[in-house]
Amino acid sequence: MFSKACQYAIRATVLIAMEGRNGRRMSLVDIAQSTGSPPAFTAKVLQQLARAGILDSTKGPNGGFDLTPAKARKVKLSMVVKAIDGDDVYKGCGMGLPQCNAKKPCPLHDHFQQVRDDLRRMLEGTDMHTLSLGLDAGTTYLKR
Amino acid sequence: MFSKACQYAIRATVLIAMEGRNGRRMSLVDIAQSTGSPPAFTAKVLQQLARAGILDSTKGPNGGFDLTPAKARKVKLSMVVKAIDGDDVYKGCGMGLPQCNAKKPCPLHDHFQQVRDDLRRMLEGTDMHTLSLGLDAGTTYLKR
DNA sequence: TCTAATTCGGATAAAACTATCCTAAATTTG
DNA sequence: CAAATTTAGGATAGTTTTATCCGAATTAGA
Ligand code: FES
Ligand code: FES
Repeated sequence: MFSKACQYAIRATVLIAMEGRNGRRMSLVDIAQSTGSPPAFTAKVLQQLARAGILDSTKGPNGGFDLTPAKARKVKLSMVVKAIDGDDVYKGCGMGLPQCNAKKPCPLHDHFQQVRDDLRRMLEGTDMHTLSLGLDAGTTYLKR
Repeated sequence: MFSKACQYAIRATVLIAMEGRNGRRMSLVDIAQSTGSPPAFTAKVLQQLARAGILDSTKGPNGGFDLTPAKARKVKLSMVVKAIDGDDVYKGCGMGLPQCNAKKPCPLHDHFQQVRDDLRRMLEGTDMHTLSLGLDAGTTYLKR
């Protein structure tokens, strides 16, 4: 469904949002540690998110990545997915035709569109702040 | 969502199912032509499907790939997807944790599970015969 | 039986994705 | 100002996916 890069991006952003609720910033190594993702590769992913304006980064001692609760409420899952994988997964044709087009639909169109639009609504309606709530409550986990 | 190989597989299988309704077989080059997919690569994909028992192949003159209407009704989309991409897309964790596990869920679990299960139900409930019906009716298309 | 058509399988190559490493730049702290 | 910390960015590898090519095997038909 999502690429590894995108899954790392989601895990990291949710974690940073949780830490942001305590007014803290997180360093790359802590993020990689807590999400069980490869540090160097995760660095690239976080840089993409920072460039996309999805999270803020600070260099130097006590630097790292952060996301204020106010901003975390505005950052939807769809924005993270789009920044890393593009929006094809929740907007494209399921059978790979150049564009989904109801006027000239693929055989799967009617069946697929429903599921895909549910996915799109879910991604566009879910924000990072919400996803981060279960983490320190101990009801959800970022790695196993 | 699905890999290119899997999209080619779906397009090809639907087409073969349509031709099967007329009791005909289709050759690789005709399939590649009608679905707009690269012939050599499509060959590999079709071989996988044949090995998986999803469609039948015949060598020699007038050979090709075929799928009887009776069998096309039994071949679900999920079988094609699983044969090419595996079942992770409709069974795995959205954030990439090793397994989706409701006892130790990722932050996305509740949101994602619904969409993913809708996808699974759609894939498991849609058969190739049904998908092929619109093709010769001219209401659906395999390429643009 | 010979030939042509066609899939099968292996080898190979190109592109994309995943991953690592190293140096530069920025920032805090002493 | 110097040193330490931390992200940024470029270079480079390894792996997987996508794609092509070619010869072998099989089969229909002349
Ligand atoms: S045309 Fe294929 S999903 Fe709409
Ligand atoms: S644990 Fe992640 S989707 Fe179920």
